[in-house]
Amino acid sequence: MGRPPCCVKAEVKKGPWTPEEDLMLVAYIQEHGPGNWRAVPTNAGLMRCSKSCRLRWTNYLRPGIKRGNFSDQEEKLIVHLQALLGNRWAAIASYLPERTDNDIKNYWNTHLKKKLKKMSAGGGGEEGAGEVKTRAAAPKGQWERRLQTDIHTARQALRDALSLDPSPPAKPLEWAAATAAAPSSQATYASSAENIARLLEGWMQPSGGGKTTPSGSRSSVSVLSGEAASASHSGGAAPTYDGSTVTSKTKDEAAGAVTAPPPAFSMLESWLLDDGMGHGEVGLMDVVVPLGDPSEFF
DNA sequence: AACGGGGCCAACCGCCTTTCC
DNA sequence: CGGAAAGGCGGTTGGCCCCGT
Repeated sequence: MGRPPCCVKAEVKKGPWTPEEDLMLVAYIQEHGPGNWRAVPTNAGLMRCSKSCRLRWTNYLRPGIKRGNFSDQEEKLIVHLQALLGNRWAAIASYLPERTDNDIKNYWNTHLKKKLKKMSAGGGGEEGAGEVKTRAAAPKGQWERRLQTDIHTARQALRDALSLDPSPPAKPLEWAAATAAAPSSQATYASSAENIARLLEGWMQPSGGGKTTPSGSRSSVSVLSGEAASASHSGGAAPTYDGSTVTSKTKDEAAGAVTAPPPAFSMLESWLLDDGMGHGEVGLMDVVVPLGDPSEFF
């Protein structure tokens, strides 16, 4: 309502970032690491608001960002995840560690939306194949929706990981591998699914071993060498540390959990897989049934 | 060669959630 | 426990660039 904008100061600069500003921001983050964005502008000597700094870092300067064309595989994965999760770009981005949610969102809006519309023009409805507006607009609390999709995501991923689905999505969600291999962990949502598994792990196995593959939950920030910032907006080589989406809350949990299934797995497994096998029965809390296999679009 | 239209992408805006005091 | 602040997310916009006419 009457909430003031985040940047009320008149002297806050807006618009495109200059290489100098980029340099200042990167230099600061290299030294202090991302986080505490409120302090970043003043400490880094930037006339930007904290949000702008965070956005610039996560969408552009953060090492490990892949830019340019999306591969066919990425495209299919996005379509699949969009059908599964709706317009939750951050969640989708967590499965594509090298892409930012902004990138994915842009790509969806500019390419995929049209593509799907085109493809569904023959036998499709108005709303376009991939749209899940109805679900997104469901009068449920965001928290609940999120939980539901997380649960579903966990199920889906588990199904994929176990290769029980005879017609797997474009690429098995790759997330197990991704989370295991890439310490990157833009894992806000991926880790949400992981957290579910982990919670259940703890629940079913109180004496449990805890973290399975800590694989550097917080890798070095110094991955971005000086020249990376200097104009070459191509990002680094390896996905490394996302300081923005991995908040203090999740970054320690980002690795593991799903990488190695808990021993007492069968119960969890059967529950998670229920939805995929059973079709139609109502789960823990009337989990939303995802749209059909998006591979049909291709 | 000039112009117009469309595409693309970086950045902003506003709302919601989470955390802190 | 409640309010304020900070962080995070999705939708939207503005401007640049490319391509077709």
